[in-house]
Amino acid sequence: MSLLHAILGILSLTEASGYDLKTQAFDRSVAHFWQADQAQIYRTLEKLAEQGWVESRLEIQTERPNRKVYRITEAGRAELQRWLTQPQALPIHREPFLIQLFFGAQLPNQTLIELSKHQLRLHEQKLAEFEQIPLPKLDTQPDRAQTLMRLTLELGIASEKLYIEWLKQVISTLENLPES
Amino acid sequence: MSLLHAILGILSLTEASGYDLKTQAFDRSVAHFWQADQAQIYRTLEKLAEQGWVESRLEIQTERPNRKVYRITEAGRAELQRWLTQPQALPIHREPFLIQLFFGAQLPNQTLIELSKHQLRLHEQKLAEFEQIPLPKLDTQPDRAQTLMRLTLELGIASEKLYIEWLKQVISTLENLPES
DNA sequence: GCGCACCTTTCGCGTAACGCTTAAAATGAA
DNA sequence: TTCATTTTAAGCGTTACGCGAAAGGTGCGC
Repeated sequence: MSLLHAILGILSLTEASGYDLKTQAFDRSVAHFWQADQAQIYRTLEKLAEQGWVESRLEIQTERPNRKVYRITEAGRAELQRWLTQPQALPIHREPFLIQLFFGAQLPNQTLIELSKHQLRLHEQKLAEFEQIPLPKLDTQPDRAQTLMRLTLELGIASEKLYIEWLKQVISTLENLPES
Repeated sequence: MSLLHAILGILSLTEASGYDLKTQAFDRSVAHFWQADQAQIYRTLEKLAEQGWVESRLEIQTERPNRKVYRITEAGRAELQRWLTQPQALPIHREPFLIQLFFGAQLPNQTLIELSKHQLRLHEQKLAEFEQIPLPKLDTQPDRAQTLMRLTLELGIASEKLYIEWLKQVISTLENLPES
């Protein structure tokens, strides 16, 4: 249940509504290592509240729907602390596109090239998104938290770049490959 | 339902039992892009049989339990062909360890270093497994199918190497980082 | 001779965690 | 006028998975 702890992590830095979490965090600053559905975020917030790890207060708005703003509790901080120190297993890694390539010998080169170019577009898009995530500046004395965040983003960007280079190589290999 | 098509892909190359699929394929040759649970493989084989995409025959063995050997059907080949040409979306990417690092500012450096070293061990282990997967030789005129398989493996190996280098950099950064 | 690992399939348990869609109600922008 | 935005809720489904144990025989290590 890592989403739960990702949310706890965000709420340990700032209070936020479900909407904030979705639009500011999961669609932006942590998108390079975790994505979450809107409905799932609200459901998880409920669970967190049940556990007493977060509290909410209703913020009345006149010109917008009211917001439920969540804040982490002491118990929540303790739980986050506990989870943060648990060694994590490797995530499972499943790539449909690699299945296609691996078993793609029966397809014409042209089809494989098109599929690869499609993936290339998607990854270039993702890289562009990652590069828009604001990086903490390195010129001043860097804050410890910002250094850690920067490191995770650097991995995301480097991974996308590697994938893109690999895809380009796949495409050029396919272009020079005699059919069957 | 990509597992289904991964199995179809394997059976398009050779017939196999559920046990074969687990031990030869999913624990070995395709492990770098797809992992599957044993029970899940058997369940998926049933589903494939229901669809008429594979057939099985019982192979009687005297010294071992009998094996059910599956073979792909013509309908199965058609389905595989169809699926192989569908553009795939990017897989979702979720990394618990990156959550820990991203929100790890409240942990002592030493804890973060230990967590990172744990990940490093796991990734080195995975890399070692990948490097044991037999690569088709490049010296002779390479077969088209083997070229494609080799490409997927090269991505897996390169990704692991990148991750390992990044982890080493994380560790050295942490070692030189003043505590909060 | 004992225990253990291997071989192969089947079944039963659980279930977390997710994705999609629709609804609501008010505002402000095009 | 129409559309997008803001914010939460709830209902639908459900897949795909993970874990564990059973069965029975063989053959290896010590």
